[in-house]
Amino acid sequence: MTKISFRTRIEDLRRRELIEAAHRVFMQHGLGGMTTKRICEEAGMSPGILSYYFKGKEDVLFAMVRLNNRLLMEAVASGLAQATTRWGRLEAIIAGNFPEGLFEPNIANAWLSVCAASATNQRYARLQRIFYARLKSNLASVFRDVLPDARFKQIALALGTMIDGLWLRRATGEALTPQDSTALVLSVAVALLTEAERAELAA
Amino acid sequence: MTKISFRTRIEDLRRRELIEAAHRVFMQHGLGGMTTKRICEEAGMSPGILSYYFKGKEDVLFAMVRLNNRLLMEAVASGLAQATTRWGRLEAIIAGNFPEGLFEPNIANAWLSVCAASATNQRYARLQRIFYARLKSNLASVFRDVLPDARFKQIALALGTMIDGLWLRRATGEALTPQDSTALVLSVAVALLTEAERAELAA
DNA sequence: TAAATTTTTGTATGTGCGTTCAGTTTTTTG
DNA sequence: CAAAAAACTGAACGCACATACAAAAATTTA
Repeated sequence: MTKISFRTRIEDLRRRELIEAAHRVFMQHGLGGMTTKRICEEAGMSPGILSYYFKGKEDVLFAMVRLNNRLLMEAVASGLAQATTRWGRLEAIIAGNFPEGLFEPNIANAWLSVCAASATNQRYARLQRIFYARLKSNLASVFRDVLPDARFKQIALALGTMIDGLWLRRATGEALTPQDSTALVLSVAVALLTEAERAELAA
Repeated sequence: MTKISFRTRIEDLRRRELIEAAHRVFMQHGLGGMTTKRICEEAGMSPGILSYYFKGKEDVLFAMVRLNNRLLMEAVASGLAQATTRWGRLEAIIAGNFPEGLFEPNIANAWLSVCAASATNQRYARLQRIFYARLKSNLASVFRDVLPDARFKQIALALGTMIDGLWLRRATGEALTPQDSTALVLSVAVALLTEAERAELAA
């Protein structure tokens, strides 16, 4: 009993340390510059430890991406919980996609690399799909019963695309704040909707 | 005389063949899967040839990216030349950013990889900057003297971001045609402008 | 055609990587 | 406190890669 709980605690700790080290190495050296040696060094451990706690390098990478995705999704979920009107939920979804402290060049770049790698990596592609499905379903919860299907599709695509584009721009170092970005996406949402639709969403 | 001109012709030919081979390998195996051996094999040459015509692998990659960028820029330029009104120029710029036959998942993915690599590769970053500067300057030529500076900045950012976002989505395999994408960006442009502004642009 | 030059080949070399594993240290157990 | 188990080490291995290079083939020159 004690044995298992301790073992689990250490294991989880080390795994998390390695994931976070991997994340830091990734930020500094890019996807190509991530070596097991560097990751372990960054974590203050010996090179062999990685195989002890993970199946291999690919495993650490995947865990890292999954963790990041979870953080982003949670940011949206916590914002959504507090909103009362449909429009409030829309604001929460958009703002949640530009979390303070996470909407930074290196993190954006990490996400970009994963997008690119999705083309040749099934596991990444799956994470990606889950992420987009969640965004779309969140947006659907805002516009359901207010917009006809075709229009919803157009607006959801426009907003989702905008969010992606802003992250991409952020990855190149463009000086965008979470506030700027949220405001820009919202302004597009406002522009694309009729006054009547906006009123209905605000109710 | 004959000697030099022949030599140059062969040299340019081989370089181009290698660049195109590199491009095909890139499409199929991603940035990480590009090896000199594969490139040369794809070009139907022996592995050593690469060092003969290029400084190294990095050199081929850079040439490849530069060529792609040039193709995209030329697509825009040729469209721009035919437009007569400001609005026509706007349409040309946007449509030119989704060229038929180039707006495809593998090409989009290539571009994405380069974006990601720009973070740790100075030369890529420079190409990127040139590309964005060109887009911005093209958009400026449309809105100059019609919109105040702050508004131009907002709209240019919105449209540029949208274009980037659509390419990113295309990279993930989303079923977007050049026509869909152009229409979506234009619809956002229409929505963001006032009726008076649109009239002035159409003149 | 013979010499000279350019072009191409395929192997060799060195480097850096992920992973393994026998052994060592640390922690837990009884 | 010993015995056992877990956590960890770091050197060693094999592999894939970029690049270099000497030799060969093809082409041009005179």
